[in-house]
Amino acid sequence: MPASHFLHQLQLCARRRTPSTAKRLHAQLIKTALHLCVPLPNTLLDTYGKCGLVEDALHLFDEMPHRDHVSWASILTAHNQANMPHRTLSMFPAMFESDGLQPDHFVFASVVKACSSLGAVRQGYARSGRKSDAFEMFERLPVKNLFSWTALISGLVQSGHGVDALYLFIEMRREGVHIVDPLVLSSIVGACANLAVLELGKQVHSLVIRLGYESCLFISNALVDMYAKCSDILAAKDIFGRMHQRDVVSWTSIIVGAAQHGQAEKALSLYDEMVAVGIKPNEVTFVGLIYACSHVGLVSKGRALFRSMMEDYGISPSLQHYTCFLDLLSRSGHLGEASNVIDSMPFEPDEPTWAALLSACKHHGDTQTGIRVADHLLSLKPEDPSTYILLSNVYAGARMWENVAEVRKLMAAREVKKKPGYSCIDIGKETQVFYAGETSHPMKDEMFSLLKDLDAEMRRRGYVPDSSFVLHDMEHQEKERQLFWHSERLAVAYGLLKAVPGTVIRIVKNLRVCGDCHTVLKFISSIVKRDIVVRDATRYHHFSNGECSCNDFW
DNA sequence: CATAGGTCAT
Repeated sequence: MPASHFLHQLQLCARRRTPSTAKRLHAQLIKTALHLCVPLPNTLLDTYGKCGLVEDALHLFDEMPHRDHVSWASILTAHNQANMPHRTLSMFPAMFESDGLQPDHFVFASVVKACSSLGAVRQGYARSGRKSDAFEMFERLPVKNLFSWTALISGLVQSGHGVDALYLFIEMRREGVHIVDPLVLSSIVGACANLAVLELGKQVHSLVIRLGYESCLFISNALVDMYAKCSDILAAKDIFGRMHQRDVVSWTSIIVGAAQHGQAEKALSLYDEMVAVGIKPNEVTFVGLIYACSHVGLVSKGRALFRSMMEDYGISPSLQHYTCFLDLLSRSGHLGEASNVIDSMPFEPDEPTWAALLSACKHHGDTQTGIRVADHLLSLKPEDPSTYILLSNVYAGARMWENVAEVRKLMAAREVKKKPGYSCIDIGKETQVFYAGETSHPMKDEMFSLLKDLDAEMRRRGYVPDSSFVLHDMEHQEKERQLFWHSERLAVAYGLLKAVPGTVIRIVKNLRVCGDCHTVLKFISSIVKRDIVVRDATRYHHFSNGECSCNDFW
């Protein structure tokens, strides 16, 4: 039988994903002594990979006397497809160490994909003392094409380097790669979502329209998510409403968006609508739904959904589902039932699980349980400043000042530093960043006098500063002064001075909003009759008319 | 021979 016949059969087999045929062809090939003649082994490698027979592929690969770029690309891709990114990366250095080959644009795409599934695009995939990251490898590529750009940009977004991804996207356009495919665009929309940069997101949206990808399903899904994450839930609903076609991702995105913005009833009614039009919810949908319930204390509805997920849809709850469910129970004061769930669930509780319980203990004034949970958290994550702050808040809530001081000492002894807080606000196309305590801003005098006026009016309306959120050891007056300069207040003051009157003021903060600022923002929203939306490290706060969408529970 | 999208908790 001629080689071309085998080639054809193998390609057919790769398309049809029939592992047994792949093995049979391989056996026949060995008999004909053709099996090590290029390009047959490469095609066989590819076929094995596509049929999910990664071990057979590796065996063949090891036997091959001559391996070229194609062999390497095929074996690395086979490992990615078998969901073994670690093996992809540990094999890869042998490409130059043993075979003396430099990565080409095919190999690059596979390696970057492996890095991004591990969330480590910028950390160095290379072993044996080779200092390098995906950027350097990219620079050295003899050929860069759309695949290389897309792989790197998507990988950066997935590993949390959204800013790098955005710059790279701009560079890609400048380099003349104008054939932008929807894949890279969806990654870029995702980067805007993660960074919560609404203005840039809008620009990318207009690019999507210009390129004619508006009706592409997964781009629309990404846009819905982006607008929701950038705190513009109305725009998210608008896109969703105008979609011609909606899948489970579209519905889940808008349900989660509504839930995160405190619109639990809306989330639940969207779910009914979704089921009515025949879309089956998946495990992610239920996370969003239980989360929605926990925000408005719909305990029995949440329990029903948790049951329905298992009984009607055969989805067995993950640790995330349990954590969400626990959050629902403990927020609504069912701390005993929550403990039972922790004891009986088939998972070891992780940090988020304990954190959900801790937040509830704080809210319901169960200091004893709170301290136990916080100690547990501290042993799990001794390097995370937020745990110390939670513990300190538990003590402060119970007015146990000596213990507050002890936590502070412990932080100092372990050299755990509180991350500096900052808040961003977009005015037109310009983004302003404010750090806590910042006093060098050109408009600081106007901002200061506005904040002072607001402070006076707030106090007339009954505001009492709550300085228990200030961790440092200082005089009472000094503590109040600290609060006064928290970054979100600076950003709000700037927004009130500079933004178009009547528009929503949108702020993105890197840390959680402190309890005192939360109170202040509620007051400000009613005094100036403006809506303020703050996206903090964990959720959205929509302040309007003196109230917040989070129901004061966060 | 290759690149892709959504969720909770902190």
